[in-house]
Amino acid sequence: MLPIQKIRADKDLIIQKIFEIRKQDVSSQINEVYNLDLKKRETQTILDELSSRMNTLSSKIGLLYKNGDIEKANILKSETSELKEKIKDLKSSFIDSENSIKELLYQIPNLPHESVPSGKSESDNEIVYSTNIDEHKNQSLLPHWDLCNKYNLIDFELGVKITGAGFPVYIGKGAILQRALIQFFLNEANKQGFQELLVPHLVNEKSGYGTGQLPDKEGQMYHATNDDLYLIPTAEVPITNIYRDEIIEEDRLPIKHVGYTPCFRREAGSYGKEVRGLNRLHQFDKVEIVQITRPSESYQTLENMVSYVETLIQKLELPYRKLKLCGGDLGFTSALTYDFETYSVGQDKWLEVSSISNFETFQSNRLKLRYRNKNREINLAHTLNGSALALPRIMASLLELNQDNDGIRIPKVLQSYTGFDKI
RNA sequence: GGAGAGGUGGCAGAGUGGUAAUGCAACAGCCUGCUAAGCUGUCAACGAGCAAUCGUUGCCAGGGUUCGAGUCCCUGUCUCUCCGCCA
Repeated sequence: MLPIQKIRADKDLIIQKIFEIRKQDVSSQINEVYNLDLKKRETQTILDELSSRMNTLSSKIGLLYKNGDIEKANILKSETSELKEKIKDLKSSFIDSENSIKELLYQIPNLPHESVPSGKSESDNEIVYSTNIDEHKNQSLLPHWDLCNKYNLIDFELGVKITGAGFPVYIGKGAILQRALIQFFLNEANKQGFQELLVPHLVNEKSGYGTGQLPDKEGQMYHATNDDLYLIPTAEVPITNIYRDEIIEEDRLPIKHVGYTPCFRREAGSYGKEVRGLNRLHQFDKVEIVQITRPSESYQTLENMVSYVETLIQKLELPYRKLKLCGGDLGFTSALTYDFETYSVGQDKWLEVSSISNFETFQSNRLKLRYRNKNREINLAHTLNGSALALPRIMASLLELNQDNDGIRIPKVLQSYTGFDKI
């Protein structure tokens, strides 16, 4: 949610930037917010004045009663009724404006960082780096679902029996490899000073709103309606919401957390090749890193997080590329996002395995996540997060890349975690 | 699941209809050989103003009664204690 002060100050610039970079026209929403805000402030000025008069009258009446001057008190009382009526009307109009503003603000995406390339779709994303994959072309290697079948690592059919499509069962060495990856990712993050958290996998409605999943992506989360709780689509939700409604002393910044959780996504509307094997699941494992920083440092922090994720992929020896997302592909809440994709040699395609974003104050404004500096001033903090990493597509790339005639080689860094070097 | 008690500032905790006590912590200033102590001040959101400042709102949430609600009434919600069940 964009801070209203920003819209007040730079309304036209925001409209122009969002149009240029995201190719989205938000002029009507922003202008409406702007006008509603004017009206709201006008209302408040009058409302405050009348309330003030009401308060004065009330305390006078109190004093008169105390002194036993009931007649005078009754005269004053009769004056209050009209005032009361007016206050009631103004208050409801004030609340209406406030609600309309909020509703509109929920529909306006974040202002992209100036370095975001303009563009409509993923084809306009900027490729910052790419491994040369020529050597992997035309090798006629098996896709991971065949490998999973061949070596009995992951059973997709069994998941269908128990739950439904998109809920695979990991078996034997498949399960161990999965666990090894999680452990590896957590340990690496710990070494970088990210404090580990193990958080709830269900969250309440407030948390959903806090990080922006609600109301924008209502249909994407599984909803346990009996208790009105949502299954988390990412660890970002519970971890970031820890700091909802908090004012943090500046010397605690930056705050760095890492957490492993399963992630649940309904993925309504997906079909076909996109969801084959591990490509897109309803339940998957992910290790997420989250940072809360001073506004002045958030972009440096983003670069650091990006290069950290890059080293993870390098340690796993996977071919990959690094993308800077264009405006049209940029998430609703993000100001700048980098994606990492690893190459799937069995499918001859790139698979997104990480997305690292700076949200600036877009989340913190909604969350009321602020910090207090040395001068006792209170300001919104910046929030960032990134996958480090999402498991299924890493697993897919890994299995396909390391296959040979008599099995699958385990990358060196993982061998101490798995206890075996070959499947 | 049953019964009871509760939700007040960063924390503790008083307040049963008339400006939200007090203690601790933290921060700033003053004072004092140093330290400690002491003294003074400091909550947040929104609005008005160039500013000093002023006003409004906020005692879990939403309604209601009243000139006036932390306090009374209704609904919801969460926490705690005991019992039951249970990994």
